Amino acid sequence: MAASITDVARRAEVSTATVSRALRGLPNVSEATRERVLRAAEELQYSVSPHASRLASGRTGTVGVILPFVNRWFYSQVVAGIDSVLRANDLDVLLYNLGDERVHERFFARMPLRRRVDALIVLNLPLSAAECEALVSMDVPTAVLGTRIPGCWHVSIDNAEGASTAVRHLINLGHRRIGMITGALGDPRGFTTPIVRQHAYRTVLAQAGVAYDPDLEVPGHLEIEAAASAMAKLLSLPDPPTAVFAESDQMAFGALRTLTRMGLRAPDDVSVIGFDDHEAAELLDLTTVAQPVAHQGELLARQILDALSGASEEPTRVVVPTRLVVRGTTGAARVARSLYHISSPRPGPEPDQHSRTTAR
Amino acid sequence: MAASITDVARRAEVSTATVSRALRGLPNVSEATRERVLRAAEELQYSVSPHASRLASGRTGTVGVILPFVNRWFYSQVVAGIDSVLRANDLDVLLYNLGDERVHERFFARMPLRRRVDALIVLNLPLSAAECEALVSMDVPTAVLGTRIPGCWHVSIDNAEGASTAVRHLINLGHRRIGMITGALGDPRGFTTPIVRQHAYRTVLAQAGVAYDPDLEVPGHLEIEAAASAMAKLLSLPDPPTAVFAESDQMAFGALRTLTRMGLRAPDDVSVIGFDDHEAAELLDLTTVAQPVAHQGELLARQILDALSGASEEPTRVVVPTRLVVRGTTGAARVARSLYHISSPRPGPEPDQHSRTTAR
DNA sequence: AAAAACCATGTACACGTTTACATCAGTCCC
DNA sequence: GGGACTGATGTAAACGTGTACATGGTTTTT
Repeated sequence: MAASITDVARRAEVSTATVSRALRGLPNVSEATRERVLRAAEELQYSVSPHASRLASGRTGTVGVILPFVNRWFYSQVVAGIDSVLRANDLDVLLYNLGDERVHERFFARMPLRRRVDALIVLNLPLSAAECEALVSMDVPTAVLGTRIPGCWHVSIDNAEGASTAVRHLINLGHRRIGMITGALGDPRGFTTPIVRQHAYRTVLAQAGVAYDPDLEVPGHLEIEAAASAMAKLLSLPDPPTAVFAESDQMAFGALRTLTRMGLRAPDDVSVIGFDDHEAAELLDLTTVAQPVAHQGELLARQILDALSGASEEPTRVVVPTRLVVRGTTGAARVARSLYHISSPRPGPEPDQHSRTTAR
Repeated sequence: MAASITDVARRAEVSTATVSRALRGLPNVSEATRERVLRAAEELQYSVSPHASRLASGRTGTVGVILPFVNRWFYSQVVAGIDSVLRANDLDVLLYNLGDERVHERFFARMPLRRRVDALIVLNLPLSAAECEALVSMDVPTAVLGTRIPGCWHVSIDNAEGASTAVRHLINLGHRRIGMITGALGDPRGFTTPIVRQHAYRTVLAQAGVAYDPDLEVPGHLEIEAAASAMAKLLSLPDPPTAVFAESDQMAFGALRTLTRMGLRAPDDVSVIGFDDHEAAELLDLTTVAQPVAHQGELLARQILDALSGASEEPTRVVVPTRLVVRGTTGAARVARSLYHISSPRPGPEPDQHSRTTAR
């Protein structure tokens, strides 16, 4: 039905080899014939069969992306970034959503990407050692976001720096009693991000001369509900925090909801800071540490392009900066007071007078 | 390097044809040889080359999805739904993000999906007549979300019903002065959704005996900023509305932000209702008309499976129901009053006493 | 018991490209 | 002016699978 390369060759009165060369812009084709071929292809509405092309050339023109979620904000942003640059270079993106445990296992059992992709991008997926090895054994250039795999290209943010910034922001506002809602620390597969952020939190507090209090660290499991409970727990302490650092905006949203439901407000009663700059953060006026999400996707894709073109032999590692975005949920600390015994008059600046500008 | 079908055939001491049949579970293979083949394949870590397979069989095992955004909540949800059911049936999903005007044009100029996919899913993409024809000319089963293309499978929500429900909800709460923030009505390519929703709004108002006031309809262009301005415009009317129906949650968020910035609150000063049940709607406690987003993706995928398997010859059309989710941004209307001259005492129930249960 | 039907298996070609190699006509250089 | 080179083009062999058809053996039918 559809025109094939032989049809074009016949019409242009050349061989299929010449058609192939002409269409792909290879050298050693005279301008005259190239034009003739192009016209013939146009007239026949010809387009190459990718399968035949890939079978013959051995290149798949496809890069696989494996990730734990497609429908969460963070991942969809990253994928959009990857997609835009790969698409511009005529590469297809094949998404593998390994969020479901069974799908994950099946993926590594069957390795459906073997011989199917020219390169691989792994987004923030906790992998066992065996699984890493399985990926490496595919022997294609691989770029990894977040976690780290030896021999692979790498993009990440400086989590320690970002978390430190968040906590320092609270310290600088005068807070000393600072809680943290942590991520999934216990994941056996070893997400390192929560650990790094927690470590930064402890370090900054120590530097500020604040004594460590384990009660102020509550797990939020990266989810809104769990974070809401965590916040409730913090607020029910004998000596509740005046500020809370949630390890992700998602969790900060949960914390804010608890606050609202308890009739409290940020930052009047408790300051809250998140991490990510989720799209909803602006809506909720959440102070947060922003990371350039789509940009990280673009960087990963660029690394893949470099690897594929052979431009750069050795895998590189890129660390992108985070930036503090001050909005309305953090404010100067009041002098020590219980949540339940409002001290008056209130010292310190009114929260509304606090800077709400966005640091760029 | 990787094992091919001939290697497996050699090891199992059969022909490649038998290997092919055994591996795909076709009939006319004895149990003994099938097992032998399976074992050989296992031992050699064999996996079929999809390109060769597709070239030979003519089936691509791929369905193309074209959409205007990958990174917006709505679309990423739908894609997740599509992905889950197609993946389970060993079909690949090839995403084409046509949001950018240039990408869109290039897509229809080059038609890169021709001979590349077994089926097509079109998500809510406004298309010119010529573009529709181009898609239809690909001659593959096509499922469309939202808009409608003759001869294609179809999934949508009942926009008229959903919008009517939203407006009736406000009417039932006693509101009579009801504004609407509309979507991109002027798009030349003809998104029909905004028109339908606007029509429903007018109809319900008319049924309730409320006179039509063009000032109360303000375009929000499906964006948060535009919607925020629209809300500002509504509130600056000589006789501002006591309730506002925003055609999407996104726009409702913009409206709420304006409210907050003006020091007003929902529903105390103005009731706000949205449409979609965006994931952030719960966070902001926004009353809205929910549509099952991921579910629509699953339905589209199922239609494609039906079409591909030949189970159902004629394209079907599925309309999925919406449901009202009452949260905290809508409340009973007060008696007529200006925003700037608070009437007291306040009649009607206090907003906090209003039902905040979620209708299921 | 012969004919027919059936089943397991093999043979061989098609699918539509890419590409190594061959060919051939010019061009260059001393 | 003849070899050496260059550039345009053609030839033909992969690439790895699916599948129509052929083959030969076994079972069923009459």
